[in-house]
Amino acid sequence: MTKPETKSETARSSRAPRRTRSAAASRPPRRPGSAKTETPYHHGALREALLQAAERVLERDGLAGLTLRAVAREAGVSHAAPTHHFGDLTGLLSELAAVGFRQFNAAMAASSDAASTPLEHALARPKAYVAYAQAHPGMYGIMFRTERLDYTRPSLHEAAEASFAGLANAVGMMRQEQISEDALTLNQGAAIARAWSMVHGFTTLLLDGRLKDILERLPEGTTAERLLEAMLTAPITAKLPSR
Amino acid sequence: MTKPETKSETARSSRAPRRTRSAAASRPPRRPGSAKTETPYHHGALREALLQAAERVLERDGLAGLTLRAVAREAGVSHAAPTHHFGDLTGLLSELAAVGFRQFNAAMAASSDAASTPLEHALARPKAYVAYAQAHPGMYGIMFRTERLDYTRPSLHEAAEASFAGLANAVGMMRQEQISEDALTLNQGAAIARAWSMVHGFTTLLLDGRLKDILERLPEGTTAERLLEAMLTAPITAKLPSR
DNA sequence: TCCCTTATCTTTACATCGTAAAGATGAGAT
DNA sequence: ATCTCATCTTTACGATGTAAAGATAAGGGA
Repeated sequence: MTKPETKSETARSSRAPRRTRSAAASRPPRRPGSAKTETPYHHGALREALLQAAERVLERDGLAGLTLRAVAREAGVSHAAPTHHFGDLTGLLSELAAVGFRQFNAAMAASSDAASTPLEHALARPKAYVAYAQAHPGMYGIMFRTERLDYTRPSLHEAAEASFAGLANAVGMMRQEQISEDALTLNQGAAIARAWSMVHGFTTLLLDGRLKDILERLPEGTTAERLLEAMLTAPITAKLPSR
Repeated sequence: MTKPETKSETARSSRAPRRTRSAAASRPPRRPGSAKTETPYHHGALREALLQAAERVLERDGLAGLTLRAVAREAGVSHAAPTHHFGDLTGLLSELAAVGFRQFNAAMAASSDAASTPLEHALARPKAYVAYAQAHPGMYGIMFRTERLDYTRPSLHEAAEASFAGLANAVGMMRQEQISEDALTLNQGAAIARAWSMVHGFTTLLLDGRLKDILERLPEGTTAERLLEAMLTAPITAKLPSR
């Protein structure tokens, strides 16, 4: 736990000769691949470096540890540097969520492409959905649990929109009908809402440990993935009276 | 925005004569129903008062405004008073979540009791689930969105357990079979997981505004409740190949 | 009745956080 | 060569959670 901030923020009002940035060389090197060991005043690609740092912090310390200052520390810059690139914490979280959505969409697309049989194809995206969330719970938390997201940011809006489009598309394929961009029948909307609600609900419950009760009572060795499959494929016994 | 704290925390190290608590009578009266206008040093029922204050703060200022200090202010006590009753923020949130779960369970039970036709009965609990979340989004957030919950606390554990039991029971009724306490078949587990995931997922997506896209594309005037009904009752077109 | 123990509440203190504002630095245009 | 402006650092402030110590009252035993 290195925290050189506290002292430098409180003490030293004695106007010490301004150190030329390279004097603080006790930090980890910032760009390992770079040839320059001298850390320049201008980083050059701070924005991306901060996003990567944020991802590291998130995976290491979880959602609670993901603060503006922690990210700045991880990137080796002053605690106020992120503000310039992201405005505020909401900005950083939103851009990070956009990164997550892109990873997320890519994972689902890849999984869908790799499917061969119809059953595999039907389960590919849901499985990839849950798998991504389990592999990157922090990211998933930022994308779906955080309140501080600004969807007016183009990058986030686009990435989230793509995610939704992929879902609607998959549902349309399953129903063997074209899903229009601007109008939906009630049944179409219900199908999309059902697919999304089911997978999203399953994922959040799973990540929150709320499915443990069920999994423990299931036949020995039943995994979450197996339960997901069953949930998506098992026949619905008590059919509701349709109206 | 009244904040008498900042000053009293920083200044006055001059050891002023300790005022006898009634000198700080510029605050709102604490127990409106009580006959004593003199605010006593010992509150008497601070724990419950704090929980009610927390609920008020939550409804007024949302999840972000629900802090230990804000709750203490709302209750008219010092900012450290809650610590004694709840240990830390997690403790307060957990107890408040327990209150929420009890309200939640009661609402679903009442709705279920009021149903007459089979269709109504099948939709009663899901509708009550979503309705509670819409009426108390803050509470729902604490119960299902917060990471800081301590399920080892008996009150929370019990209330959450009761919620789950009610769900499992309802699913069992729907399937017209007894659901055992300690063992489940895969299909039973799948049915429970499906019901819970669907309703929970729908609710979180709805509260997060993520269903707006769908609702807007639906026939004019389709409400979220109608979409929920359709999601739960509409026939599933493309049946997955069962294994 | 008096004292003592203990639970309850307040004060004080501290590290951390988000954010604003002003200063320092250097890259690129003129 | 100078100017301009984006980038990054310093400094500062209010707010928060939490710990620790002090003040206050309630209740029980002598």
